[in-house]
Amino acid sequence: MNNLLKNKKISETPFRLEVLSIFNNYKNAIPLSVIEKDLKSYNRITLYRTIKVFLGKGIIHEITISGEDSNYAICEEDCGTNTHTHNHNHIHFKCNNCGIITCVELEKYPKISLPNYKINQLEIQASGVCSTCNQ
Amino acid sequence: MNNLLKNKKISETPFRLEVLSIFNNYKNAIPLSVIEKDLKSYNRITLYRTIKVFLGKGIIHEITISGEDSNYAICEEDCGTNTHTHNHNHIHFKCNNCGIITCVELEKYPKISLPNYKINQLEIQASGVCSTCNQ
DNA sequence: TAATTAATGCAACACCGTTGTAATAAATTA
DNA sequence: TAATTTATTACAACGGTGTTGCATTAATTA
Ligand SMILES: [Mn+2]
Ligand SMILES: [Mn+2]
Ligand SMILES: [Zn+2]
Ligand SMILES: [Zn+2]
Repeated sequence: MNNLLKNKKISETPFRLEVLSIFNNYKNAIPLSVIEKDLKSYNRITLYRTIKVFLGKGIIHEITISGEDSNYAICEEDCGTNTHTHNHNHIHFKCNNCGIITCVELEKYPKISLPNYKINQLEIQASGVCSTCNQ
Repeated sequence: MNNLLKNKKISETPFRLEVLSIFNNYKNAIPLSVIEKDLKSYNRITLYRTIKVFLGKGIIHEITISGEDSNYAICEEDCGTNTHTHNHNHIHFKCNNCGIITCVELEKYPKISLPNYKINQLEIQASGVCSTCNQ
């Protein structure tokens, strides 16, 4: 989708378009440092604000793993507008070999039930060796 | 276990014992702010270093959830000495009502297999309404 | 194109976590 | 138990990260 920003009802600026195109250049999740490196020029405050807007509009989602910088990845379809409520049918996989974090789709997403608990959301993070490194 | 620190081969100091006892006063995970509040007196640098030592020795484990401060919880048995390699058979549950994060044991922990991936670890975070609030 | 509304970028700041180092306490050994 | 060794604590200082106020500039709307 090319007019994603317009669809999300936010202004289409060169900076935002460039950040979006960087996300689209990667198939995996990326930390801020990668975005900074790829931007022709950038202002870190604007970048922070851009990330916040993208998160708030459901354009990207955040992946937090203990001991890692936050990573960000494009939301596939309409994940909803809230940062923490995404319709993930995928897990987040951290490769211990190449370090890359990927969103991996699952055929069947696990279900869990806990007595007396009401479970609204299930986030799954896996780690090991990714398909690229595992050859 | 009372001589946990000795067993882990680290010096038994009043500060560390007090931090340990605070952990034992809660059945759920707690952020640094709770530890600080409960300590009779504290030095923030010493607290940071204590947390790092406890993590490294497998005395506690860290729970990171997007948008939340890091929480920490006692490791039940021997989870191993490494921070990120714990023998969890439990998930981390965040209650959207009371805000408390708990380690919840599962009868059967889900298994996931991905073609071409080697999965070493599976971390599961759930959110919803906890058993205390769900009454 | 003009008026309006929103994004950008600078300055300044608060907060978090880390490091070097001297003082102090705990553990070890005699 | 006392002396020695080893580890912890706490102060000072610092760097990194993320935020806010505000003036400038750009995008959208009419
Ligand atoms: Mn994802
Ligand atoms: Mn836990
Ligand atoms: Zn890999
Ligand atoms: Zn609750």
